Amino acid sequence: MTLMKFNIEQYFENLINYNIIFKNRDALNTSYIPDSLPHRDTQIKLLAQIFGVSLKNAQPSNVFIYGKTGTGKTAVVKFVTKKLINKFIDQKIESVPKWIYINCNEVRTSYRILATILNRLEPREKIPPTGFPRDILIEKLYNIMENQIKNSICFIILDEIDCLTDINSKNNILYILSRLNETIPSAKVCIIGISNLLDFKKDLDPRILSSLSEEEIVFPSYNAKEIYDILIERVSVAFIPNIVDDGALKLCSALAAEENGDARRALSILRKAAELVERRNLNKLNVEHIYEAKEILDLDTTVEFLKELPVQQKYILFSIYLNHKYNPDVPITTGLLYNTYCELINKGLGMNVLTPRRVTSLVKDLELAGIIRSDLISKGKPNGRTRYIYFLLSDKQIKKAFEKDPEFEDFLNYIPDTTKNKNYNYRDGMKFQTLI
DNA sequence: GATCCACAGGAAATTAAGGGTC
DNA sequence: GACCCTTAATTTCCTGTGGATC
Repeated sequence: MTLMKFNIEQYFENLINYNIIFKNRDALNTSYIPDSLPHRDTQIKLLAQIFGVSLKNAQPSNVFIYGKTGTGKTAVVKFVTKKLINKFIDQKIESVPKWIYINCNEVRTSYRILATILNRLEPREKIPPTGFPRDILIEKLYNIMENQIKNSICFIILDEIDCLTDINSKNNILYILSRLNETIPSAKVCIIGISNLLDFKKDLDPRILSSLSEEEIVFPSYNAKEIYDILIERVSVAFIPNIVDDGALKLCSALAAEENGDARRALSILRKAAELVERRNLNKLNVEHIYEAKEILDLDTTVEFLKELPVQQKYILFSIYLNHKYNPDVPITTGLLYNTYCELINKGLGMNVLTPRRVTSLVKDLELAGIIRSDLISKGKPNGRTRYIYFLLSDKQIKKAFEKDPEFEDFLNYIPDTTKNKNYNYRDGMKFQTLI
């Protein structure tokens, strides 16, 4: 039997000339800002009222924006920003505000946010990611603000602000920024903080809170009907007519509404489903494609996350996985996990054994990522307090993530000694570590 | 009721790496 | 090259905890 060879030239030719389902593929990207944002009129109006005073060269209030993932926070801020800049240009107002957008999930420390702001305002400075004393950077910021923002306004948007690692330190970026307007009366700075956590402000210093929370806007989650309306608009921009089945859109909306009313999730599922339709040379997107897209996305997201884990965390995950696989009747306690972890590290490619304290922290991180679950259990004097750890992934996900990883592929079918010898305890783990 | 077990987990200290100034 | 600074990862130290045992 001869296999048909893939003809790449023909494939690209078909893609261009025959299988056309998209009008504007970009409209399905989460970063796309549409001409209208359904069900966000209230928030748009509020933000326009706050930002709008800048057209009269007055200083807008600082704003804190709250809402779960995919509720349109960033999209609304960018939407209002875009319209405001256009208004400045239309009106030929000279002092167009400066806009600095920073995602704190990517730029996580106060020092680096300071460096990013300085580099945006004065690209010739080229502030490095480490090295400068913080007070020097603050002084540079004051100088630049004084010289550049004199007759204008600078909007600083800190998205995912809850990801800042040093939010509780004395000199964090929010404190520095909150003092800017007091220190330099000639500079007008407006800070917009965006957070996924509704209770984010409860741990903030009261001085920062009073300065930065002048206005607050809450973005509620979308329901299925609202997500459906958003999808309808995007579909009309993204696809040629009659490609997407209405039932598929309703299903996509319902699935996303179940997951915290996340419109971004709905768009991701729809985009993946459209890719399946395009690759198969079909001309109709139906409910089966939505189900299939969701399954692929769920698998892909987890597998990609597992591949990107730090090596030590992969060893811990494998220790949990192997205990779950070969000793399903025995609860995985912290002590047992630590024994298995030590064994795997010593079988591996020369990593250092971490301390139990550090392993505990990494286990907690895995739990926060939703890969495992754990319960705190107290079993009295002979066995003390420990955690029961539960593995939440499938064999399929582990295999897909690690079958091509040279450090871990041999562990996929490895049976640890700790699953054979059930007489273990935490202290055995310590002996294990020091004896080998 | 006191003691003990096996940790949990907070806080501070340490270390290494990357980058700056003088 | 010595010294200073920041970040991120990790270790060390310490106190706290629920429930079985004494």
